[in-house]
Amino acid sequence: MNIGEVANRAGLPAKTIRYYEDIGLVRPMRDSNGYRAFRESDLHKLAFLGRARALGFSIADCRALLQLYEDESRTASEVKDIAQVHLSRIEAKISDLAEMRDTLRDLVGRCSGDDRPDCPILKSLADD
Amino acid sequence: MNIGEVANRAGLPAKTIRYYEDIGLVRPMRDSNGYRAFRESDLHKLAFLGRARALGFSIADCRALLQLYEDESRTASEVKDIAQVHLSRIEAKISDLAEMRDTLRDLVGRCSGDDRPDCPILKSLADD
DNA sequence: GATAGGCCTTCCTGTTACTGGAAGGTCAAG
DNA sequence: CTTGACCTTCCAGTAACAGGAAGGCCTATC
Repeated sequence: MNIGEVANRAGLPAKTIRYYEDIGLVRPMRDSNGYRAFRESDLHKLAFLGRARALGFSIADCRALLQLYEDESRTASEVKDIAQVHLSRIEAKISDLAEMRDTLRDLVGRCSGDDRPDCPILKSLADD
Repeated sequence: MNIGEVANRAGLPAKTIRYYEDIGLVRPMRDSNGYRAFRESDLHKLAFLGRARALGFSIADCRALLQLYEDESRTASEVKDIAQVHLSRIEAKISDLAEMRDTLRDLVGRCSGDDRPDCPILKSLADD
């Protein structure tokens, strides 16, 4: 399989796949012409990575998850730990963003949006 | 005022203030010894920037907001537009994150977290 | 006057996870 | 034999700084 087909089937850009090879997440073979030759197992790994990334896991987490996936002697707790830390980070980020959203909503709601210079948004930022 | 005092009073790291000067957001004077010499107006600008950044505005947005702030002939609509676009982005990000959170919560909740290798999190990522 | 500590300066590198683009080799079809 | 669609490597850029090295400045103290 060439990179184009893998990209299609894994739903990842070819650039991303090359990058994943660069950082050692996948190690495709090479054809005699220099083209990358992906096996089904490489495709499978890439799809795994795509799904993990879609859940917001960092590349470092993905690497760890992939290793655990391939390690028959892993424990569920190792996997769960990674997921839980990640979940906490996401929850924290959501609450940060929710606070920004609330403030912004309030400010936007109070701004007339007309052609006069007076604006509560700027007032709030200037905090005079 | 030297950079240290400004950093304290504006609540920004000195590194960040130097960076803001680099990209032209503030233009402090210089003392004869080469030290940056901040006026009250610089401090005020930096505090403005700090608050805008805390609301998640990008540096580009901050630059635009600062310009509007200093432009007496601005209109509230120009400010509101920037804030509204930003608010939409935040709302979109929150909903992306909320979806990840829901999926992760479900997976984490279904993972025993014990010392056996079987784990629904990995199963879901592998999607066999 | 020497020195120590705490400022300040610039410059360079690294971070995250790619994306875009240039320059050029390969392959299948017409 | 040329065209177009692949593929390759390599370099630069993104966002918004943070860390750290090497060195100058300032004030106080001995």
